[in-house]
Amino acid sequence: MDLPDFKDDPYLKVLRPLAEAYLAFWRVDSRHIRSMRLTPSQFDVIVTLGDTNGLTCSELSAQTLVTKGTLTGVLDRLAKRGLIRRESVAADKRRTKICLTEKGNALFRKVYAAHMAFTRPFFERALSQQEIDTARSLLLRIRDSFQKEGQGAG
Amino acid sequence: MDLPDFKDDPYLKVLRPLAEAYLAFWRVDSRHIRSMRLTPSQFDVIVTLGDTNGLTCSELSAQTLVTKGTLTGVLDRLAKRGLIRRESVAADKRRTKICLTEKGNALFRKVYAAHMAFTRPFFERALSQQEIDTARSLLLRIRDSFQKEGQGAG
DNA sequence: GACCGGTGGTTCTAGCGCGGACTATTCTCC
DNA sequence: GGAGAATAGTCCGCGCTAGAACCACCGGTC
Repeated sequence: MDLPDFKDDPYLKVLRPLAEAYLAFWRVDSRHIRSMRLTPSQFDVIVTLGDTNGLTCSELSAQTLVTKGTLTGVLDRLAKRGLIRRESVAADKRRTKICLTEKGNALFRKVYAAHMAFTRPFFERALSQQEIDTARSLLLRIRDSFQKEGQGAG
Repeated sequence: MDLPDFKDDPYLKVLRPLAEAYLAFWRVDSRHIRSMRLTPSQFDVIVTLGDTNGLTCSELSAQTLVTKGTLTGVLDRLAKRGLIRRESVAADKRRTKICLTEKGNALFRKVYAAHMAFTRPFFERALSQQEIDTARSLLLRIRDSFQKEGQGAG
C-alpha cells in the first residue's frame, strides 16, 4: 500500500496511521494475552462471558469479534480446558447457553484485571484526557462511515 | 472487554473505538479485496511489489504485515497463479528475489487503483481535511507508544 | 580452511478467520 | 395446522497467523 504516486492522497494520511496504530496495539495486546496462556479469541470470549449468567453462541459472536463458524472451535478448546460449559436451553432446543465454569470465572477475574493494567499505560502516556476524547469521536465517525450499510460509500 | 465496572475507564474510551474503527474498515476493505479474487495478504504482497524491481522475502515481510513463515505459503499460491516468480540471487545463494510477472503487474495496476477508489469515500465522508490531520497525529502517537521497545510501558 | 555467530528461506504445529453448506428447530402466515 | 422462511449451532475448505525449529549459506576470525 505504499506507492509514491499516491503518498499525498489525503485519505491515505489516515488510513495508514489507523492501521499502524491498531496493529501496534494489537501486537502488544495479543502478546500479553498469549503470555497468559490464552489466544486473543479465547480471551475475548472469556471476558465477554465474565459477569454474565451465560450467553448463547449468537450473542457471543455478536459481542465478540469471533464469527459463528469460528466460535464452535474456540468453545471446544475452552470446554476441553474446563473453562466453559454448554447448557441446553429448555425453551428453545436450537439454542445453547455458554457459561463460565468456576475455573473459568476465576481465570477471568485474574486475567482481565491484569490485562487492563498492562495495556492502560500505553494509552495514558500517548494522549491527554482531552486528546482521548478527540480521538474517540473521530474514530467513532470513521467506524460509522464503514458500518453504514449500502457499502457503496457515497 | 465489556465490563460495567470499567466502562468509565478513560483509556477504554479510546481502546474500543480504535478497535471498532479499524475492524469496521478492515471488514469493508477485505471484503472488497476478496471480491477481486485476492486475500488481504496476497493484496498486500502484490501492492508492495508493485513498481519495484523485486524484493527479497525478508524485505517483503518487513514491509507488509505478513510474517516470514506465512510468506512462503502466500508466495506459493501467488506463484501457482502465475502472478509472481522467484529468482535466485547470484551474489547470495541464501536469498530469493520475488518479482511480479507481467500478469502480476497488470493485476496490480488494475486492482490497486480500484481499491483506492473504493476505500477513499469512506474516509472522505467521515472526516474533514483538518480532522484528518488531527486524527493522523493522534493515531501516530498511539502507534509510537506501543512501538516503543521496553514494552513495560512506563 | 575449519569454526562460529548471524542471516535467509522453508517447514511444522496449533489455532483463528471467512464464507458457505448443512441439520434441527422455531416462527410466520395463510 | 401445515408449507415455507428464518434462526441456532455445527461442519467444511481454504487460507492466514505466531512462534519455533530447521537447514543452507554468508561473513569474519583465527
